[in-house]
Amino acid sequence: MPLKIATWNINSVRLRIKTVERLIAEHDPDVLCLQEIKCTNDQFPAKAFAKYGYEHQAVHGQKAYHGVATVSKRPIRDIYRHDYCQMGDSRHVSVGLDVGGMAITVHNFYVPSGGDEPDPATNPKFDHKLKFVKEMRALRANSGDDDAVLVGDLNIAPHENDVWSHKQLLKIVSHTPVETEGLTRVFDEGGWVDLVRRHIPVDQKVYSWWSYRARDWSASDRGRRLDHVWSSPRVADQLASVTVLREARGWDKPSDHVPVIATLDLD
DNA sequence: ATGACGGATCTAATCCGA
Repeated sequence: MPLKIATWNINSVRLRIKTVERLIAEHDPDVLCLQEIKCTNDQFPAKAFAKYGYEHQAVHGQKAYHGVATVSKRPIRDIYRHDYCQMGDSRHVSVGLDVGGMAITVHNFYVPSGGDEPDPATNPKFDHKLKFVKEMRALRANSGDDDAVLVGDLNIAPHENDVWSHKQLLKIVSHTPVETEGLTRVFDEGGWVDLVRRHIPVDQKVYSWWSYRARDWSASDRGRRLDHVWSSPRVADQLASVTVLREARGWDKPSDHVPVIATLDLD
């Protein structure tokens, strides 16, 4: 049995529950990690997910903004929430799963967007983003015998071909050198493998987000790869396939992000 | 100008996204 893990910034889970049901019907992930659920824990559509077999749920929401949730068909051993930057907002939840003889922690992140101006001295949102990413350096892909998977909307497009124009985005928040270097430190120091880039070579353009503001998102195709799936090397060795579901950006009432799905041959 | 839309909220105009 493979393990299929999907990450998706859903931009309001209540507004888009039908859209989530379409993903489930067509792709049937075992573990679904959502960001920007934009609701409190009480408002989360727990019964709708349970109906489709996601009986195991780790919801960390807040009113109106942010919020993450991981729902799973497999039992969740334990749940942790880390309050990055001690801001009291809901941007991380992790779950422990036991799959194919491996103990796997799945981290689900919603990294701050960072506002408009890429200057931490004048823009507190950008300062928050840099501090958040710095704090993520403590994460490890492996600790003892345990492995980890890290997914989410990291709000940073690290490589040149993760954006439509490397040159034109170097001063745009999400692709500035201070951000991409910061995320690269998290990646290198944690011992992670980028599953999407293991599957799709770095010389190929790949995006997971397209602005709502474009007249025709597909024709202009000015996207960015903000949503990521990383894992420990041992988990990465079992990677069977990766899907960046571009077509979901064209569904009715879409999120501005699309699902990123990794399938692992773990047992 | 890359491009002005889309979500939530004390339903109107404002904050936020990136």
